[in-house]
Amino acid sequence: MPELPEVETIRRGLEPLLTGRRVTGVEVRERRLRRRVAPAMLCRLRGAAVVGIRRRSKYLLLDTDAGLTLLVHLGMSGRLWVSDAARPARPHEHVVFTLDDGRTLRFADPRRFGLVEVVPSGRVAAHPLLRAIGLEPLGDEMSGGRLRAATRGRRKPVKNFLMDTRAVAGVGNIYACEALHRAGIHPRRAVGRMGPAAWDRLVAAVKAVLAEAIDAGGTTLRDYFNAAEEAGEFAVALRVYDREGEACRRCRGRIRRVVLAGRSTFYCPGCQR
DNA sequence: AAATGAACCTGTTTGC
DNA sequence: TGCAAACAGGTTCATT
Repeated sequence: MPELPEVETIRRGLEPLLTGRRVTGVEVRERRLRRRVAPAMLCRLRGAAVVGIRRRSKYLLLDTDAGLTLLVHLGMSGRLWVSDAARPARPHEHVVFTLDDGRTLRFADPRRFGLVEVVPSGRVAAHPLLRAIGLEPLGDEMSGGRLRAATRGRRKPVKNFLMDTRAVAGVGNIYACEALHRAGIHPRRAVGRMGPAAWDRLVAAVKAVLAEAIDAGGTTLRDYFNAAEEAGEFAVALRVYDREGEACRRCRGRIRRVVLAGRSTFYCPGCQR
């Protein structure tokens, strides 16, 4: 489901709802997520107050004054939102935190590819799931020059490179396709064969599409909803993703779908070389 | 070393 | 209509 813009939208929505709130209860209904949930560890959050919420790649990090951080990943179908305690449970609502204001923070995930875990705050950066994550595309650390230097001599298709979280954080299938279309680069282009100008265009396109998607509150195709259970509006702005056979908005050619590394890949043969 | 495919899951859509 | 296959926003492991 969610890529960087969706996770960031949830983060921004949760921040005012959770900051300063104390956890009064923890309920684990399903332990079988991507990693087995340890209820005893989650229960250590009881009594802790949320002091801030960070995002790293597609992970949400909820820091508390107990020196513990709640790590949440939404996988493909996960949701994380705040609602009144009296609201009936959704299907697949696996973890529920009760708050001191009568509301609840709930995690639901039909496919169970997501995860919920408590980590000592000091060890978040060194956590096995976060340690090897690559450059954050928002902010200044990611540049065309840096990506080009990292890929010299490699033949990996550029789309697969963008989606490799060890290289670039937070870019998934939708935004990889969208950024490549904006940059006019074919998804199969070998990273080692891209010149400085192409890398600069690509980095600019990644940053732009992510920023615009965040402004629109993310892309809702089916499952994604923000912290207040509202849909995102970016689906109408997609230029290639899920538009096979439709007209390219730029050249009027037909959008094509191919499979790369097992994932549907949408591009315009006229605009992308 | 690097790239692909399979696996982990359930729900929805598509095609015969 | 009904059933089966294909497919879905992610990540990780095994296999070429």
